Amino acid sequence: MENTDTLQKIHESAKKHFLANGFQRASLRRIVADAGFTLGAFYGYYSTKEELFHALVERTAQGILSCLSEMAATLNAIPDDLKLAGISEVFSEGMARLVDFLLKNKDEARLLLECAEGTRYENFLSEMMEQGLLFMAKATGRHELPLTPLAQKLLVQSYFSLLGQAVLLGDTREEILKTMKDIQSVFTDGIVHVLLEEPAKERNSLP
Amino acid sequence: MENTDTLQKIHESAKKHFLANGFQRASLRRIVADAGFTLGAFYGYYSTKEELFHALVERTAQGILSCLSEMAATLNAIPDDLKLAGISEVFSEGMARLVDFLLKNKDEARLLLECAEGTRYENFLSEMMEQGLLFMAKATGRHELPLTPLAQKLLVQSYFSLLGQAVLLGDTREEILKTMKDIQSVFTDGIVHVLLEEPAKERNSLP
Amino acid sequence: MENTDTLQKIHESAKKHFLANGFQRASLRRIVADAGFTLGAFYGYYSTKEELFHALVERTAQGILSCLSEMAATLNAIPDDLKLAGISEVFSEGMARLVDFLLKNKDEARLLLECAEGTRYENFLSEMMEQGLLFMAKATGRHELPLTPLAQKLLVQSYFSLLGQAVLLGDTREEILKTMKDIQSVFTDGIVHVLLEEPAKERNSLP
Amino acid sequence: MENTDTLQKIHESAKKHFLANGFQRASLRRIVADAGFTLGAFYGYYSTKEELFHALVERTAQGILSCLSEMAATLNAIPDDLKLAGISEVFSEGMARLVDFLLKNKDEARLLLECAEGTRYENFLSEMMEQGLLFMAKATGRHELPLTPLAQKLLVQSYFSLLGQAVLLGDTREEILKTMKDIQSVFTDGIVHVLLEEPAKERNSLP
DNA sequence: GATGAATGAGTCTTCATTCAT
DNA sequence: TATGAATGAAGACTCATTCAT
Repeated sequence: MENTDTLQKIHESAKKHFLANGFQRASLRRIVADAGFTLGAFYGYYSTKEELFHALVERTAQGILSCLSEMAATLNAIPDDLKLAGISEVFSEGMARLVDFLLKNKDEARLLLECAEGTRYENFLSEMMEQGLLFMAKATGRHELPLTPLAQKLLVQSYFSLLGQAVLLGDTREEILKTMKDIQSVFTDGIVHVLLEEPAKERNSLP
Repeated sequence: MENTDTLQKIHESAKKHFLANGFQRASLRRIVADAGFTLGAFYGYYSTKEELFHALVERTAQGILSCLSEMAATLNAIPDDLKLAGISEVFSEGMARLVDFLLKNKDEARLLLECAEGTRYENFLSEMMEQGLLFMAKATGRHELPLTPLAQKLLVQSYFSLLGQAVLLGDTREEILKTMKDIQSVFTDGIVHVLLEEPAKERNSLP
Repeated sequence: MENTDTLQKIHESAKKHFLANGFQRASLRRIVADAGFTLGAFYGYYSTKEELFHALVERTAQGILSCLSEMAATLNAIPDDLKLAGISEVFSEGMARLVDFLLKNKDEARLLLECAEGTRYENFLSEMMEQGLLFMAKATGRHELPLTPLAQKLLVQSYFSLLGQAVLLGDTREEILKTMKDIQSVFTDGIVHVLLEEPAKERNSLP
Repeated sequence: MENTDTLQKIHESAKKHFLANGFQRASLRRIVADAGFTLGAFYGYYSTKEELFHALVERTAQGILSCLSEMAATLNAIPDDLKLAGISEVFSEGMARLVDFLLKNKDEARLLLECAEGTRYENFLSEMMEQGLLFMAKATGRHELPLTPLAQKLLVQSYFSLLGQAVLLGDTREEILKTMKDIQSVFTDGIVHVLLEEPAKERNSLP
């Protein structure tokens, strides 16, 4: 088995430095020295600074993505005629799970969302959002919203981004969940209202 | 008269590099070489890399800020009892002006919002949002929203952020303005709805 | 154990360059290249050009200072009424020790006295002289010399400076010690003579 | 005639900067800008930074040297048997003239003695001293002093150096002259005393 | 006589990475 | 597994100097 101790210390130090300065500004030498080792030791485990970041963040990134695709799969399993009715529940549950997951991996989430410039994860948030977009697209099917496509895209992105922010900025789990609910209400009600106000068109679609 | 030619070439090159790599990652030497000059030439015009960024972005930053403070001033001039009614109009007009301004300075806006890490403009977006928060606070007066403080903060931030995104991502002026309107509708209607429903206390639907 | 070899080579090269050109004019790149290494290698040992100078000179500077303060302490231990009588001996002995020390660290002494501009040791000589002045002041107590304050200051400075020069320029230990004695004789006898003649007030002869 | 105005302004500025930072550390660009011009203007008059320093200091350097050689010439004109008697007067008068000259050109003297590193005048003081040494050698002829040759050299150097310091540090002409006299007394009396104490040897020689 | 644009070699310093041990 | 020495390219910035105008 690998020398867990060394790796763990390096990981901790790396987390600290990456969170404080971002991937690029963080000096590998300092990370490793802070952990009580030398650069040579580091290169026994990883062959690149980015690989270290990857290792730190991989599981969490996977977790997030699989959470999303699980939601998509669940939704897919619902017959088309029940989809519109089920989406709400699927979404609520999925989001709750995601929030819990992010809360359990707050540091890594922050790394992923705020400190990854210069990394292959640079655009992780956008990619997440794209997943979210696809999910929404599938959910609403061909129902057209009386919203600009750009507006739709932005709103969904925004929704997901807000989710991330809530988790990152909230202090207690309760505050975060309540905040999420509030945000969800505003978005849902807002969109519903827009739908209703839209004079002649279809009014049964949802974001 | 200043040597417009050289400066212009350097500016263009700088814009390109800053947009592509952000302020920090962009190499001054490469910027200047790309413009067809040597570093020495550059230092005849600016005495710092940051000064160059500043020059590129100054006017636009000023424009944005004065647009916002103008909105605030206009709103202040409205008597208290009409405020809630007027805010929508003031806001719509102000935003339209802001969008137009941003559209005319798209590159600079992007520099400001996405490429300024390592610069005094690093937190320009957050500062803008804070202005927006204050504006909202004044507008709504002492009306308390049935939303988590964090939710309120995030929603306002999100709103401003969406504005920026819309401008940055939209292709035509029309698309952007329509998108902005859509977004605004969703937000205001959503918030209004939440306000009205508050007594009844049932707000769990879908996003 | 530290890599004595590399450090030694760098030190030698640095000594050579600093002695030849002074701290500021000496190019770190050239120093290190001359030692057969690259700049990166250097920064493994020191983190600053000045730190290198410091390392070269530290021990010698300490030695000189402690030599002087030892003299002061010895003198302080003498009862007041014997002070004037004892100073000469204390001084002679102390100076002999100092000369020996400087002789053993000739290069470093020269670095300290002639090549330190731009360094924290820039004013080392003046500080030494100030120590010397204090020493003299204590030694002569309240005996007032019939000399301009400026003259007193300059003479003491000169005395110390001569000491340094003698060590730096002299070839053999014997020559230096004899030279020092000569100089000391001239100074003390000169000052004593001035003291004695003072009443008569005629002191215009030749240098 | 040359444009006196421009040159004068540049000279003043240069004096200021050289005095403050020394020749090397002073930036030519800043000197010229401070004078209200650009580098191009400067290179109309001089073709090198050092040439500027030279121009600033030339006359004063010449003056000092000719003052010394005048002293030597005067002494040479005295028949050998009167030399020993005359030297005192020649020296006193010469020194007085030199002091006056230095006082009138204090800034330039300081440039010469303290700010010339990196210039052909780098060793001006030593060269002056060497002149002084030759003068003294001629004066004393083959009379041997009971002093180490090094001691002799250093004492003479020291004497000249003290002269320079006195002029540079003294505030009023009177203070300086009195200080010079004091120093001269100490040196003369000191040397005389050494001569007398020297048991069997010739005692008529002088430094 | 003076400008201002431009150069090119130079400064110290930082970094991720390699490699023999 | 870990060290420590070393590299080489890159970073921003400075400077004396040149030259066309």
